[in-house]
Amino acid sequence: MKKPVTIQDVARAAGVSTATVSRALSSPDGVAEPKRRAVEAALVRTGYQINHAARNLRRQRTGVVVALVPKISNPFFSRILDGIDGVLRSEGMTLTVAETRPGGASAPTRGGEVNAAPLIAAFNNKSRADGVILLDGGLDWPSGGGDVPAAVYACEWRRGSSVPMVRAENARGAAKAVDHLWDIGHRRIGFVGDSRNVLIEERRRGVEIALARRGGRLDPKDLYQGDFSLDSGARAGARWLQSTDRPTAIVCANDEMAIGLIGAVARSGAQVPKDLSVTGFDDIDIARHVTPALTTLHQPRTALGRLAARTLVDLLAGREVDADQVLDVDLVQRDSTAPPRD
Amino acid sequence: MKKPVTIQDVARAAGVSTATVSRALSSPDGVAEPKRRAVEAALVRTGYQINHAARNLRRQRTGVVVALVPKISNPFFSRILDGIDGVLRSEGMTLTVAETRPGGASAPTRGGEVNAAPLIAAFNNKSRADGVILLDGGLDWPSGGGDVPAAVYACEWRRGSSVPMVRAENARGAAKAVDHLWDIGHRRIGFVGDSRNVLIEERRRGVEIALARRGGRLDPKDLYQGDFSLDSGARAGARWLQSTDRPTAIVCANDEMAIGLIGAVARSGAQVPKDLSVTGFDDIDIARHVTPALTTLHQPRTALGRLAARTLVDLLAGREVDADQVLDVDLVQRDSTAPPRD
DNA sequence: GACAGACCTGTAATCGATTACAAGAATATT
DNA sequence: AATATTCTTGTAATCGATTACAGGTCTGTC
Repeated sequence: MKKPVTIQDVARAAGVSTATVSRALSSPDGVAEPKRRAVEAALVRTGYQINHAARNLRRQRTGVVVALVPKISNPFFSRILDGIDGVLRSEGMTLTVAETRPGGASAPTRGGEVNAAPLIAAFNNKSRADGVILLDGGLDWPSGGGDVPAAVYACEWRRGSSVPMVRAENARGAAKAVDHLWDIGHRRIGFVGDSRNVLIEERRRGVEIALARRGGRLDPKDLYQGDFSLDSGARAGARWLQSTDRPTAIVCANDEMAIGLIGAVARSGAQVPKDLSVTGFDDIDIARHVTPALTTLHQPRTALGRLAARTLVDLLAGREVDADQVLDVDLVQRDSTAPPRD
Repeated sequence: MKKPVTIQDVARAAGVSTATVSRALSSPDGVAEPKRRAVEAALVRTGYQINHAARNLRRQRTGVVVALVPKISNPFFSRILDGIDGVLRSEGMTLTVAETRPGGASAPTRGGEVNAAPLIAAFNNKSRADGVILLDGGLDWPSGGGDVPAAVYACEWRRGSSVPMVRAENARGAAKAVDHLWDIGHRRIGFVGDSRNVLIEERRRGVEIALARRGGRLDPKDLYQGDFSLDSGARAGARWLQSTDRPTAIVCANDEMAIGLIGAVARSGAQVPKDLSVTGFDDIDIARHVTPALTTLHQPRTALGRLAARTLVDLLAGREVDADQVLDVDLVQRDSTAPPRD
């Protein structure tokens, strides 16, 4: 267990001062050729590894951005994280991810409110991360103070928060699903997603608006519980199966619920889309591979991630940023929707 | 942009020394009641937030463990991460996650070898994390030196590495799939997964062993390319559809490929399991919800994550750990397998 | 009453890299 | 040739928390 190599050791080995080593590391242009070479050689020879704690302490920043996601396993986030990562890398920063709901899929999301206090405590601290990208609208970020990292909401957000947000056209997207279903003949359209999550609220609002525009309405009977999980989708399917007075089409607030719903319905012999049309939301990778392939709303996930990261970078640089940036979503028609049977 | 509050400010506000504040924070038992109260009050009053950089520098450790996963979106990892997180939390440590394959799903995994150098460089450094859990066998961890964080492989690993590993019975699991298929009548069984990834190699080996035991063999014609992605599964399905001389059952090295394969096959009118039986591996959440529900091998994912985390904690504490811990996997029969048609 | 031991608290050194400042060397300008 | 300017480099202060050490109090024991 040998002592780690410090900048002092490198300086000694190279026959220069620590200041020169430091400069050779962070701004090589300010060091003359011969010494720079000497330092480079010494770095290799000694196997030097920078001590980030010391650097961060002195620099008062970490070069790290944390993405806080509700549930890592939700494949929806993956592409967004890719987008974020790409931008941060090009800025020389590092992305790490932490999950806001310990227990993951097994822990019910109690109406979007979770006790995330310990998690927030772990990251709302400049000495841990320079910035945070919040993918969980359930988190109430302590805006303000000079010693809290800069933050941006991505996808989800929190009403009334002053944190800038980057998101998709949720209401309009859901409206597109309804328009599509209405156009192919459905008149009674249900919705899965009944919790206090902003995304669900927005998407439901979109459904209501679109229906109202066509002279229809969302019957409370056709509203199914849903918390984004596969299982809640399956439960909605079970409820639909049990009743006889039921919608011919169901809009789900995300793809996983749609898949859960279709699975439950299909397993009992009913056919999607013949007996029931279903739409999802997000267009996760698997959506095109399930049977029937899912009609859903495609979000520009990578672009969304990139935009969020760029916004955060701007924020960190002290530049002005838009408080609310909204991206379009597109309907992708696949095989889970068709005209109603009768 | 006010100055952050330091321990000095708290000490002044509480009328004690910085040492006392520090002690009140990290070992409250060593501080007498009245002063402790005074410090607690001052902490609240001043809104103190610890500076981790300073603490880490002085303590020479971070309390952070990083999990390096190949692809965050792979739902297989989620439960494992849950397990890891639970153990670390109870030890007062923080888990963060970083992805080893920038570009995620879009970047092909070139035979398991990826240029992960920058990523390794970012984390093989004690000043960033105390320990690392490697979920990517493509990563070659620089074992040894006193200034590299402790590491444990989980699920995947690297042959010849001296890093301890925690994994599932991959070969035996795949053999169980073959046994099941053989028992219900299949004699020609294919395999999807042809890359240099250790998991794929092990699972394939299991298939070969099981077939050999029954007097069969894995025909090279029945070996399909596969890199864990949905798309590669779909391509395997397309290849199967094109040929007439083909297996009646296919074992896939993971669930996502199985789902991709089934999707491709189903979309062209063939039926699973009537025309083709398919098995997956992992039992990801969605496996039970797709149609047909997937017969697959269930891995004790949470347990695996917990064991990996506990092993790492032991390693950090300087305790001896087993170099190789292996957990059982169980076959879960669902609806994607059935006796062959003829 | 004296002394050992436990307990509490403060002073100051320390972790390792960065950077303000000053000074010396090299080059350009008049 | 003298002076101004630019380049390099080193010295030493600094970031903020932790902790070894020493000194002081208090309690208990013989």
